[in-house]
Amino acid sequence: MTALPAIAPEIPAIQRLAALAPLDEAALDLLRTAARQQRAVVARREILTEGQAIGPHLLLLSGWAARVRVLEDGRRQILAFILPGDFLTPERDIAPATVVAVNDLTLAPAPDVTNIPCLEEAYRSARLQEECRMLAHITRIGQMSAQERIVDLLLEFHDRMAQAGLIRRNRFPVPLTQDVLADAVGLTSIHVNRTLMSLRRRGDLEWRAREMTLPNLARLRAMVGQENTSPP
Amino acid sequence: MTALPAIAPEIPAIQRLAALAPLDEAALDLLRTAARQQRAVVARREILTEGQAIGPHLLLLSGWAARVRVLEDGRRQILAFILPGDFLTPERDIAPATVVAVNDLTLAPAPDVTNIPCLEEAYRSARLQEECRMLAHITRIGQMSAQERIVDLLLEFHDRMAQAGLIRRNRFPVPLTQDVLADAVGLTSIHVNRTLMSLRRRGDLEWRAREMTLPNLARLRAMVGQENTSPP
DNA sequence: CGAGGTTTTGAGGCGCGTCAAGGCTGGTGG
DNA sequence: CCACCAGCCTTGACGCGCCTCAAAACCTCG
Repeated sequence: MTALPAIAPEIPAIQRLAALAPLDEAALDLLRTAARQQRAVVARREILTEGQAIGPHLLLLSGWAARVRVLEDGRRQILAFILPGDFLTPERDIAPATVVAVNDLTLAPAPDVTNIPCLEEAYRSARLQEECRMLAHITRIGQMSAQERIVDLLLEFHDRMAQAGLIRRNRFPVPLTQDVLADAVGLTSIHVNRTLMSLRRRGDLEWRAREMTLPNLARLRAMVGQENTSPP
Repeated sequence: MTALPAIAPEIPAIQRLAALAPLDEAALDLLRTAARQQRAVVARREILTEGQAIGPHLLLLSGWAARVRVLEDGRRQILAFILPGDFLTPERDIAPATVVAVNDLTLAPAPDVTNIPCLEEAYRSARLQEECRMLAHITRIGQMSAQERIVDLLLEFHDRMAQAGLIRRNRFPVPLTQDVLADAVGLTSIHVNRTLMSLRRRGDLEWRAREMTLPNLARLRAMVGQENTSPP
Protein backbone atom coordinates (compact mmCIF):
# COMPACT_ATOMS: atom_id res chain seq x y z
CA MET A 1 0.00 0.00 0.00
CA THR A 2 1.51 3.29 -1.08
CA ALA A 3 -0.13 6.52 -0.02
CA LEU A 4 -1.65 8.42 -2.92
CA PRO A 5 -0.80 12.09 -3.36
CA ALA A 6 -3.26 14.03 -1.24
CA ILE A 7 -4.26 16.78 -3.67
CA ALA A 8 -4.01 15.77 -7.34
CA PRO A 9 -4.64 12.05 -7.82
CA GLU A 10 -2.18 10.88 -10.42
CA ILE A 11 -3.17 9.73 -13.88
CA PRO A 12 -3.13 5.89 -13.84
CA ALA A 13 -0.55 5.58 -16.60
CA ILE A 14 1.76 7.97 -14.77
CA GLN A 15 1.18 6.28 -11.45
CA ARG A 16 2.14 3.01 -13.04
CA LEU A 17 5.39 4.38 -14.43
CA ALA A 18 6.14 6.00 -11.07
CA ALA A 19 5.76 2.57 -9.49
CA LEU A 20 8.57 1.26 -11.68
CA ALA A 21 11.11 3.95 -10.76
CA PRO A 22 10.85 6.94 -8.42
CA LEU A 23 10.10 9.90 -10.69
CA ASP A 24 11.20 13.45 -9.88
CA GLU A 25 9.08 16.52 -10.60
CA ALA A 26 10.76 17.16 -13.95
CA ALA A 27 9.82 13.69 -15.17
CA LEU A 28 6.28 13.94 -13.82
CA ASP A 29 5.83 17.31 -15.53
CA LEU A 30 6.97 15.90 -18.85
CA LEU A 31 4.49 13.07 -18.50
CA ARG A 32 1.62 15.34 -17.48
CA THR A 33 2.35 17.61 -20.42
CA ALA A 34 2.37 14.63 -22.78
CA ALA A 35 -0.91 13.45 -21.29
CA ARG A 36 -2.48 16.76 -22.27
CA GLN A 37 -1.64 16.01 -25.91
CA GLN A 38 -3.67 12.83 -25.81
CA ARG A 39 -5.31 11.32 -28.84
CA ALA A 40 -8.38 9.09 -28.80
CA VAL A 41 -8.76 5.80 -30.69
CA VAL A 42 -12.02 3.89 -31.01
CA ALA A 43 -12.39 0.22 -30.19
CA ARG A 44 -11.14 -2.28 -32.77
CA ARG A 45 -9.18 0.32 -34.67
CA GLU A 46 -5.78 -0.89 -35.84
CA ILE A 47 -3.09 1.33 -34.37
CA LEU A 48 0.02 -0.38 -35.73
CA THR A 49 0.21 -2.88 -38.57
CA GLU A 50 2.64 -5.78 -38.70
CA GLY A 51 5.46 -5.08 -41.11
CA GLN A 52 4.91 -1.34 -41.24
CA ALA A 53 7.21 1.43 -40.08
CA ILE A 54 6.80 2.73 -36.55
CA GLY A 55 6.50 6.44 -35.85
CA PRO A 56 7.16 8.24 -32.56
CA HIS A 57 6.82 6.19 -29.42
CA LEU A 58 3.37 6.11 -27.86
CA LEU A 59 2.21 5.61 -24.30
CA LEU A 60 -1.20 4.17 -23.46
CA LEU A 61 -3.07 6.50 -21.10
CA SER A 62 -6.45 4.79 -20.78
CA GLY A 63 -8.20 1.77 -22.26
CA TRP A 64 -6.63 -1.50 -23.38
CA ALA A 65 -4.87 -2.55 -26.57
CA ALA A 66 -3.54 -5.89 -27.78
CA ARG A 67 -0.59 -7.12 -29.79
CA VAL A 68 -1.94 -9.57 -32.34
CA ARG A 69 -0.83 -11.96 -35.04
CA VAL A 70 -3.29 -13.36 -37.56
CA LEU A 71 -2.66 -16.53 -39.57
CA GLU A 72 -3.69 -16.86 -43.20
CA ASP A 73 -6.74 -18.95 -42.38
CA GLY A 74 -8.04 -16.43 -39.87
CA ARG A 75 -6.74 -17.94 -36.64
CA ARG A 76 -5.73 -15.12 -34.36
CA GLN A 77 -3.26 -15.11 -31.47
CA ILE A 78 -3.10 -12.30 -28.96
CA LEU A 79 0.55 -11.99 -28.01
CA ALA A 80 0.19 -9.46 -25.22
CA PHE A 81 -2.22 -7.00 -23.70
CA ILE A 82 -1.23 -3.36 -23.42
CA LEU A 83 -2.61 -1.59 -20.34
CA PRO A 84 -2.39 2.02 -19.12
CA GLY A 85 1.24 2.95 -18.54
CA ASP A 86 2.51 0.53 -21.20
CA PHE A 87 4.12 1.42 -24.50
CA LEU A 88 2.18 0.73 -27.65
CA THR A 89 5.28 0.71 -29.79
CA PRO A 90 8.18 -1.71 -29.55
CA GLU A 91 11.80 -0.58 -29.71
CA ARG A 92 12.36 -1.19 -33.38
CA ASP A 93 11.71 0.29 -36.80
CA ILE A 94 9.30 -2.27 -38.17
CA ALA A 95 6.32 -3.51 -36.18
CA PRO A 96 6.70 -7.26 -35.52
CA ALA A 97 2.98 -7.54 -34.81
CA THR A 98 -0.25 -5.64 -35.29
CA VAL A 99 -1.60 -3.55 -32.41
CA VAL A 100 -5.35 -3.04 -32.11
CA ALA A 101 -7.49 -1.08 -29.67
CA VAL A 102 -9.45 -3.50 -27.48
CA ASN A 103 -11.85 -0.76 -26.36
CA ASP A 104 -11.90 3.02 -26.75
CA LEU A 105 -8.57 4.31 -25.56
CA THR A 106 -6.31 7.35 -25.39
CA LEU A 107 -2.66 7.68 -26.37
CA ALA A 108 0.03 10.19 -25.60
CA PRO A 109 3.44 10.75 -27.17
CA ALA A 110 6.07 9.18 -24.92
CA PRO A 111 8.33 11.98 -23.57
CA ASP A 112 11.95 11.80 -24.65
CA VAL A 113 14.15 10.47 -21.87
CA THR A 114 17.42 12.19 -22.73
CA ASN A 115 18.83 13.76 -19.56
CA ILE A 116 16.02 12.40 -17.42
CA PRO A 117 17.64 9.34 -15.84
CA CYS A 118 14.70 8.40 -13.65
CA LEU A 119 12.35 8.41 -16.63
CA GLU A 120 14.80 6.35 -18.63
CA GLU A 121 14.88 3.87 -15.77
CA ALA A 122 11.09 3.70 -15.69
CA TYR A 123 10.96 3.04 -19.45
CA ARG A 124 13.63 0.37 -19.13
CA SER A 125 11.77 -1.27 -16.30
CA ALA A 126 8.53 -1.22 -18.28
CA ARG A 127 10.25 -2.96 -21.20
CA LEU A 128 11.74 -5.60 -18.92
CA GLN A 129 8.39 -6.28 -17.28
CA GLU A 130 6.87 -6.66 -20.70
CA GLU A 131 9.44 -9.22 -21.75
CA CYS A 132 8.93 -11.09 -18.52
CA ARG A 133 5.19 -11.24 -19.19
CA MET A 134 5.88 -12.77 -22.59
CA LEU A 135 7.82 -15.58 -20.95
CA ALA A 136 4.95 -16.10 -18.52
CA HIS A 137 2.54 -16.15 -21.46
CA ILE A 138 4.51 -18.86 -23.25
CA THR A 139 4.55 -20.98 -20.11
CA ARG A 140 0.84 -20.35 -19.61
CA ILE A 141 -0.14 -21.45 -23.10
CA GLY A 142 2.38 -24.25 -23.34
CA GLN A 143 1.91 -26.01 -20.02
CA MET A 144 -1.29 -25.00 -18.30
CA SER A 145 -4.84 -26.40 -18.39
CA ALA A 146 -7.71 -24.21 -19.55
CA GLN A 147 -8.61 -23.21 -16.01
CA GLU A 148 -5.03 -22.46 -15.06
CA ARG A 149 -4.45 -20.40 -18.18
CA ILE A 150 -7.46 -18.23 -17.49
CA VAL A 151 -6.88 -17.79 -13.78
CA ASP A 152 -3.22 -17.01 -14.36
CA LEU A 153 -4.05 -14.35 -16.92
CA LEU A 154 -6.78 -12.79 -14.79
CA LEU A 155 -4.32 -12.56 -11.92
CA GLU A 156 -1.90 -10.79 -14.22
CA PHE A 157 -4.64 -8.29 -15.09
CA HIS A 158 -5.35 -7.77 -11.41
CA ASP A 159 -1.74 -7.10 -10.52
CA ARG A 160 -1.18 -4.76 -13.44
CA MET A 161 -4.32 -2.76 -12.73
CA ALA A 162 -3.24 -2.54 -9.09
CA GLN A 163 0.06 -1.05 -10.19
CA ALA A 164 -1.80 1.68 -12.07
CA GLY A 165 -4.06 2.33 -9.08
CA LEU A 166 -7.12 1.24 -11.05
CA ILE A 167 -8.63 -1.07 -8.42
CA ARG A 168 -11.52 0.50 -6.48
CA ARG A 169 -13.27 -1.48 -3.78
CA ASN A 170 -11.80 -4.69 -5.13
CA ARG A 171 -13.22 -4.08 -8.62
CA PHE A 172 -11.20 -3.31 -11.73
CA PRO A 173 -11.94 -2.83 -15.43
CA VAL A 174 -11.43 -5.77 -17.82
CA PRO A 175 -12.85 -4.52 -21.12
CA LEU A 176 -12.53 -7.85 -22.95
CA THR A 177 -15.02 -10.10 -24.65
CA GLN A 178 -14.66 -13.82 -23.98
CA ASP A 179 -13.73 -14.13 -27.61
CA VAL A 180 -10.68 -11.94 -27.16
CA LEU A 181 -9.73 -13.74 -23.97
CA ALA A 182 -9.97 -17.02 -25.87
CA ASP A 183 -7.57 -15.84 -28.57
CA ALA A 184 -5.12 -14.84 -25.88
CA VAL A 185 -5.01 -18.17 -24.06
CA GLY A 186 -5.33 -20.40 -27.13
CA LEU A 187 -8.80 -21.82 -26.44
CA THR A 188 -12.22 -21.47 -28.06
CA SER A 189 -14.52 -18.85 -26.62
CA ILE A 190 -16.97 -21.63 -25.82
CA HIS A 191 -14.54 -23.40 -23.59
CA VAL A 192 -13.48 -20.10 -22.04
CA ASN A 193 -17.13 -19.49 -21.22
CA ARG A 194 -17.53 -22.87 -19.57
CA THR A 195 -14.42 -22.29 -17.51
CA LEU A 196 -15.52 -18.82 -16.43
CA MET A 197 -18.95 -20.11 -15.47
CA SER A 198 -17.34 -22.78 -13.34
CA LEU A 199 -15.20 -20.17 -11.59
CA ARG A 200 -18.26 -18.00 -11.02
CA ARG A 201 -20.34 -20.84 -9.61
CA ARG A 202 -17.73 -21.63 -7.03
CA GLY A 203 -17.49 -17.96 -6.06
CA ASP A 204 -13.99 -17.25 -7.35
CA LEU A 205 -14.98 -14.69 -9.95
CA GLU A 206 -17.42 -11.89 -10.61
CA TRP A 207 -17.33 -10.25 -14.02
CA ARG A 208 -20.15 -8.07 -15.30
CA ALA A 209 -20.28 -4.91 -17.37
CA ARG A 210 -16.56 -5.06 -18.14
CA GLU A 211 -15.69 -4.90 -14.43
CA MET A 212 -14.10 -7.79 -12.57
CA THR A 213 -13.78 -8.84 -8.95
CA LEU A 214 -11.61 -11.68 -7.69
CA PRO A 215 -13.05 -12.38 -4.23
CA ASN A 216 -10.45 -14.92 -3.21
CA LEU A 217 -7.07 -13.96 -4.56
CA ALA A 218 -5.15 -16.38 -2.36
CA ARG A 219 -7.09 -19.37 -3.61
CA LEU A 220 -6.68 -18.32 -7.22
CA ARG A 221 -2.94 -17.84 -6.76
CA ALA A 222 -2.67 -21.27 -5.21
CA MET A 223 -4.42 -22.72 -8.24
CA VAL A 224 -1.62 -21.56 -10.52
CA GLY A 225 1.33 -22.13 -8.23
CA GLN A 226 1.79 -18.53 -7.09
CA GLU A 227 1.64 -19.67 -3.51
CA ASN A 228 2.63 -16.62 -1.49
CA THR A 229 3.38 -14.25 -4.28
CA SER A 230 2.48 -10.62 -3.93
CA PRO A 231 2.24 -8.40 -6.99
CA PRO A 232 5.82 -7.50 -8.07
CA MET B 1 23.67 -17.68 -51.60
CA THR B 2 26.63 -15.69 -50.30
CA ALA B 3 30.11 -16.77 -51.28
CA LEU B 4 32.13 -18.10 -48.38
CA PRO B 5 35.62 -16.70 -47.74
CA ALA B 6 37.97 -18.76 -49.86
CA ILE B 7 40.75 -19.40 -47.37
CA ALA B 8 39.58 -19.42 -43.73
CA PRO B 9 36.00 -20.68 -43.40
CA GLU B 10 34.32 -18.57 -40.75
CA ILE B 11 33.27 -19.88 -37.37
CA PRO B 12 29.51 -20.54 -37.56
CA ALA B 13 28.64 -18.16 -34.73
CA ILE B 14 30.62 -15.39 -36.41
CA GLN B 15 29.17 -16.15 -39.80
CA ARG B 16 25.71 -15.85 -38.31
CA LEU B 17 26.44 -12.45 -36.76
CA ALA B 18 27.98 -11.31 -40.04
CA ALA B 19 24.74 -12.25 -41.76
CA LEU B 20 22.88 -9.80 -39.53
CA ALA B 21 25.08 -6.80 -40.26
CA PRO B 22 28.13 -6.43 -42.51
CA LEU B 23 31.12 -6.70 -40.17
CA ASP B 24 34.43 -4.95 -40.81
CA GLU B 25 37.81 -6.51 -40.06
CA ALA B 26 38.03 -4.86 -36.62
CA ALA B 27 34.75 -6.46 -35.57
CA LEU B 28 35.69 -9.83 -37.02
CA ASP B 29 39.03 -9.73 -35.19
CA LEU B 30 37.33 -8.98 -31.89
CA LEU B 31 35.01 -11.92 -32.42
CA ARG B 32 37.81 -14.28 -33.44
CA THR B 33 39.81 -13.27 -30.40
CA ALA B 34 36.81 -13.88 -28.17
CA ALA B 35 36.31 -17.26 -29.79
CA ARG B 36 39.81 -18.24 -28.75
CA GLN B 37 38.82 -17.70 -25.10
CA GLN B 38 36.08 -20.26 -25.38
CA ARG B 39 34.81 -22.26 -22.45
CA ALA B 40 33.18 -25.69 -22.66
CA VAL B 41 29.96 -26.71 -20.92
CA VAL B 42 28.68 -30.28 -20.76
CA ALA B 43 25.14 -31.27 -21.73
CA ARG B 44 22.38 -30.58 -19.19
CA ARG B 45 24.54 -28.26 -17.14
CA GLU B 46 22.69 -25.18 -15.92
CA ILE B 47 24.42 -22.07 -17.22
CA LEU B 48 22.12 -19.38 -15.82
CA THR B 49 19.55 -19.74 -13.08
CA GLU B 50 16.26 -17.88 -12.98
CA GLY B 51 16.36 -15.05 -10.46
CA GLN B 52 20.13 -14.95 -10.21
CA ALA B 53 22.46 -12.13 -11.20
CA ILE B 54 23.93 -12.17 -14.69
CA GLY B 55 27.65 -11.76 -15.28
CA PRO B 56 29.40 -10.68 -18.48
CA HIS B 57 27.53 -11.28 -21.69
CA LEU B 58 28.12 -14.61 -23.36
CA LEU B 59 27.95 -15.72 -26.96
CA LEU B 60 27.18 -19.30 -27.96
CA LEU B 61 29.89 -20.64 -30.28
CA SER B 62 28.83 -24.26 -30.76
CA GLY B 63 26.14 -26.58 -29.46
CA TRP B 64 22.61 -25.68 -28.40
CA ALA B 65 21.16 -24.24 -25.21
CA ALA B 66 17.60 -23.59 -24.06
CA ARG B 67 15.80 -20.98 -22.01
CA VAL B 68 13.55 -22.85 -19.60
CA ARG B 69 10.93 -22.28 -16.96
CA VAL B 70 9.92 -25.04 -14.56
CA LEU B 71 6.63 -25.07 -12.64
CA GLU B 72 6.39 -26.26 -9.07
CA ASP B 73 4.91 -29.62 -10.05
CA GLY B 74 7.68 -30.35 -12.52
CA ARG B 75 6.06 -29.23 -15.74
CA ARG B 76 8.71 -27.64 -17.90
CA GLN B 77 8.37 -25.11 -20.70
CA ILE B 78 11.17 -24.35 -23.10
CA LEU B 79 10.85 -20.68 -23.94
CA ALA B 80 13.48 -20.48 -26.64
CA PHE B 81 16.38 -22.34 -28.15
CA ILE B 82 19.80 -20.70 -28.27
CA LEU B 83 21.88 -21.63 -31.33
CA PRO B 84 25.41 -20.70 -32.41
CA GLY B 85 25.68 -16.94 -32.84
CA ASP B 86 22.97 -16.23 -30.24
CA PHE B 87 23.47 -14.61 -26.85
CA LEU B 88 23.06 -16.75 -23.79
CA THR B 89 22.42 -13.78 -21.55
CA PRO B 90 19.51 -11.36 -21.80
CA GLU B 91 19.97 -7.61 -21.50
CA ARG B 92 19.15 -7.30 -17.83
CA ASP B 93 20.63 -7.79 -14.37
CA ILE B 94 18.50 -10.70 -13.18
CA ALA B 95 17.88 -13.78 -15.29
CA PRO B 96 14.15 -14.06 -16.09
CA ALA B 97 14.58 -17.75 -16.92
CA THR B 98 17.02 -20.58 -16.47
CA VAL B 99 19.40 -21.44 -19.31
CA VAL B 100 20.61 -25.02 -19.70
CA ALA B 101 22.98 -26.67 -22.14
CA VAL B 102 21.04 -28.96 -24.47
CA ASN B 103 24.20 -30.77 -25.56
CA ASP B 104 27.91 -30.16 -25.05
CA LEU B 105 28.61 -26.59 -26.08
CA THR B 106 31.19 -23.82 -26.08
CA LEU B 107 30.81 -20.22 -24.95
CA ALA B 108 32.81 -17.08 -25.56
CA PRO B 109 32.69 -13.68 -23.89
CA ALA B 110 30.74 -11.29 -26.12
CA PRO B 111 33.10 -8.52 -27.27
CA ASP B 112 32.24 -5.02 -26.09
CA VAL B 113 30.61 -3.01 -28.85
CA THR B 114 31.69 0.49 -27.86
CA ASN B 115 33.07 2.27 -30.93
CA ILE B 116 32.30 -0.69 -33.19
CA PRO B 117 29.04 0.43 -34.83
CA CYS B 118 28.72 -2.57 -37.13
CA LEU B 119 29.08 -4.96 -34.21
CA GLU B 120 26.53 -3.01 -32.22
CA GLU B 121 24.18 -3.27 -35.16
CA ALA B 122 24.69 -7.03 -35.35
CA TYR B 123 23.96 -7.42 -31.65
CA ARG B 124 20.85 -5.27 -31.96
CA SER B 125 19.67 -7.28 -34.90
CA ALA B 126 20.24 -10.53 -33.02
CA ARG B 127 18.14 -9.26 -30.13
CA LEU B 128 15.34 -8.19 -32.45
CA GLN B 129 15.34 -11.56 -34.21
CA GLU B 130 15.16 -13.23 -30.85
CA GLU B 131 12.12 -11.22 -29.82
CA CYS B 132 10.48 -11.95 -33.14
CA ARG B 133 10.99 -15.66 -32.59
CA MET B 134 9.27 -15.39 -29.21
CA LEU B 135 6.19 -13.93 -30.91
CA ALA B 136 6.29 -16.76 -33.42
CA HIS B 137 6.58 -19.24 -30.57
CA ILE B 138 3.51 -17.87 -28.82
CA THR B 139 1.51 -18.10 -32.03
CA ARG B 140 2.82 -21.60 -32.64
CA ILE B 141 1.82 -22.90 -29.22
CA GLY B 142 -1.41 -20.94 -29.00
CA GLN B 143 -2.95 -21.60 -32.39
CA MET B 144 -1.32 -24.51 -34.17
CA SER B 145 -2.04 -28.24 -34.22
CA ALA B 146 0.60 -30.71 -33.08
CA GLN B 147 1.85 -31.28 -36.61
CA GLU B 148 1.95 -27.59 -37.42
CA ARG B 149 3.79 -26.75 -34.22
CA ILE B 150 6.48 -29.30 -34.90
CA VAL B 151 6.91 -28.51 -38.59
CA ASP B 152 7.00 -24.79 -37.87
CA LEU B 153 9.69 -25.21 -35.24
CA LEU B 154 11.78 -27.55 -37.39
CA LEU B 155 11.65 -24.99 -40.18
CA GLU B 156 12.88 -22.37 -37.74
CA PHE B 157 15.80 -24.64 -36.87
CA HIS B 158 16.56 -25.11 -40.54
CA ASP B 159 16.59 -21.42 -41.30
CA ARG B 160 18.69 -20.55 -38.29
CA MET B 161 21.25 -23.23 -39.02
CA ALA B 162 21.38 -22.00 -42.60
CA GLN B 163 22.21 -18.53 -41.35
CA ALA B 164 25.18 -19.94 -39.43
CA GLY B 165 26.30 -21.94 -42.46
CA LEU B 166 25.75 -25.22 -40.63
CA ILE B 167 23.84 -27.01 -43.39
CA ARG B 168 25.96 -29.49 -45.36
CA ARG B 169 24.41 -31.47 -48.18
CA ASN B 170 20.95 -30.66 -46.90
CA ARG B 171 21.70 -32.06 -43.43
CA PHE B 172 22.01 -30.05 -40.25
CA PRO B 173 22.49 -30.85 -36.55
CA VAL B 174 19.46 -30.95 -34.26
CA PRO B 175 20.84 -32.25 -30.96
CA LEU B 176 17.46 -32.60 -29.24
CA THR B 177 15.65 -35.51 -27.69
CA GLN B 178 11.96 -35.81 -28.49
CA ASP B 179 11.38 -35.08 -24.84
CA VAL B 180 12.97 -31.64 -25.12
CA LEU B 181 11.12 -30.94 -28.34
CA ALA B 182 7.88 -31.85 -26.56
CA ASP B 183 8.52 -29.37 -23.76
CA ALA B 184 9.14 -26.67 -26.34
CA VAL B 185 5.89 -27.12 -28.26
CA GLY B 186 3.66 -27.94 -25.30
CA LEU B 187 2.94 -31.58 -26.16
CA THR B 188 3.84 -34.94 -24.64
CA SER B 189 6.89 -36.68 -26.02
CA ILE B 190 4.63 -39.57 -26.99
CA HIS B 191 2.52 -37.41 -29.23
CA VAL B 192 5.61 -35.72 -30.62
CA ASN B 193 6.90 -39.16 -31.51
CA ARG B 194 3.71 -40.12 -33.31
CA THR B 195 3.77 -36.86 -35.26
CA LEU B 196 7.42 -37.29 -36.23
CA MET B 197 6.81 -40.87 -37.34
CA SER B 198 3.97 -39.70 -39.52
CA LEU B 199 6.19 -37.04 -41.11
CA ARG B 200 8.89 -39.64 -41.69
CA ARG B 201 6.52 -42.16 -43.26
CA ARG B 202 5.35 -39.66 -45.80
CA GLY B 203 8.94 -38.69 -46.63
CA ASP B 204 8.95 -35.18 -45.21
CA LEU B 205 11.57 -35.78 -42.53
CA GLU B 206 14.75 -37.69 -41.86
CA TRP B 207 16.24 -37.42 -38.39
CA ARG B 208 18.87 -39.84 -37.14
CA ALA B 209 21.94 -39.47 -34.96
CA ARG B 210 21.08 -35.87 -34.07
CA GLU B 211 21.18 -34.85 -37.73
CA MET B 212 18.11 -33.76 -39.65
CA THR B 213 17.13 -33.50 -43.30
CA LEU B 214 13.98 -31.84 -44.59
CA PRO B 215 13.67 -33.26 -48.12
CA ASN B 216 10.72 -31.14 -49.16
CA LEU B 217 11.01 -27.67 -47.68
CA ALA B 218 8.33 -26.15 -49.90
CA ARG B 219 5.71 -28.65 -48.82
CA LEU B 220 6.56 -28.18 -45.15
CA ARG B 221 6.37 -24.41 -45.48
CA ALA B 222 2.99 -24.70 -47.15
CA MET B 223 1.79 -26.78 -44.22
CA VAL B 224 2.35 -23.89 -41.83
CA GLY B 225 1.32 -21.03 -44.05
CA GLN B 226 4.82 -19.90 -45.06
CA GLU B 227 3.82 -20.14 -48.68
CA ASN B 228 6.70 -18.55 -50.55
CA THR B 229 8.79 -17.46 -47.66
CA SER B 230 12.53 -17.67 -47.90
CA PRO B 231 14.65 -17.55 -44.75
CA PRO B 232 14.83 -13.91 -43.54
C1' DC C 1 -38.17 -1.60 -29.90
C1' DG C 2 -35.48 -3.84 -33.04
C1' DA C 3 -30.89 -5.81 -34.46
C1' DG C 4 -26.39 -7.48 -34.01
C1' DG C 5 -23.04 -8.88 -31.07
C1' DT C 6 -22.10 -11.52 -26.96
C1' DT C 7 -22.97 -15.05 -23.62
C1' DT C 8 -24.76 -19.46 -22.32
C1' DT C 9 -25.90 -24.26 -22.75
C1' DG C 10 -26.28 -28.94 -24.96
C1' DA C 11 -24.76 -33.04 -27.71
C1' DG C 12 -21.37 -35.37 -29.90
C1' DG C 13 -16.61 -36.09 -31.76
C1' DC C 14 -11.62 -35.81 -32.13
C1' DG C 15 -6.92 -34.75 -30.84
C1' DC C 16 -3.92 -35.28 -27.61
C1' DG C 17 -2.81 -37.20 -22.85
C1' DT C 18 -2.10 -41.23 -19.84
C1' DC C 19 -0.65 -45.71 -18.75
C1' DA C 20 1.88 -49.61 -20.05
C1' DA C 21 5.14 -52.48 -22.39
C1' DG C 22 8.79 -53.53 -25.59
C1' DG C 23 12.62 -52.44 -28.71
C1' DC C 24 16.61 -49.90 -29.93
C1' DT C 25 21.11 -47.54 -29.42
C1' DG C 26 25.20 -45.76 -27.76
C1' DG C 27 28.22 -45.72 -24.07
C1' DT C 28 30.66 -48.41 -20.29
C1' DG C 29 33.15 -51.82 -18.11
C1' DG C 30 34.73 -56.38 -17.93
C1' DC D 1 35.43 -57.46 -28.35
C1' DC D 2 31.40 -58.37 -26.37
C1' DA D 3 27.79 -58.03 -22.73
C1' DC D 4 25.26 -55.06 -20.32
C1' DC D 5 22.67 -51.08 -19.00
C1' DA D 6 20.34 -46.62 -18.99
C1' DG D 7 18.25 -43.54 -21.64
C1' DC D 8 15.63 -42.90 -25.56
C1' DC D 9 12.37 -44.23 -29.03
C1' DT D 10 8.21 -46.68 -30.58
C1' DT D 11 3.71 -48.60 -30.37
C1' DG D 12 -0.98 -49.95 -28.48
C1' DA D 13 -5.27 -49.29 -25.77
C1' DC D 14 -8.05 -46.27 -23.62
C1' DG D 15 -9.83 -41.90 -21.55
C1' DC D 16 -10.47 -37.04 -21.05
C1' DG D 17 -10.21 -32.19 -22.15
C1' DC D 18 -11.17 -29.33 -25.36
C1' DC D 19 -13.34 -28.46 -30.08
C1' DT D 20 -17.31 -28.32 -33.31
C1' DC D 21 -21.83 -27.57 -34.48
C1' DA D 22 -26.19 -25.78 -33.18
C1' DA D 23 -29.55 -23.01 -30.95
C1' DA D 24 -31.45 -20.06 -27.68
C1' DA D 25 -31.15 -16.27 -24.21
C1' DC D 26 -29.19 -12.11 -23.13
C1' DC D 27 -27.27 -7.45 -23.54
C1' DT D 28 -26.48 -2.90 -25.49
C1' DC D 29 -27.04 0.72 -28.22
C1' DG D 30 -29.07 3.08 -32.02
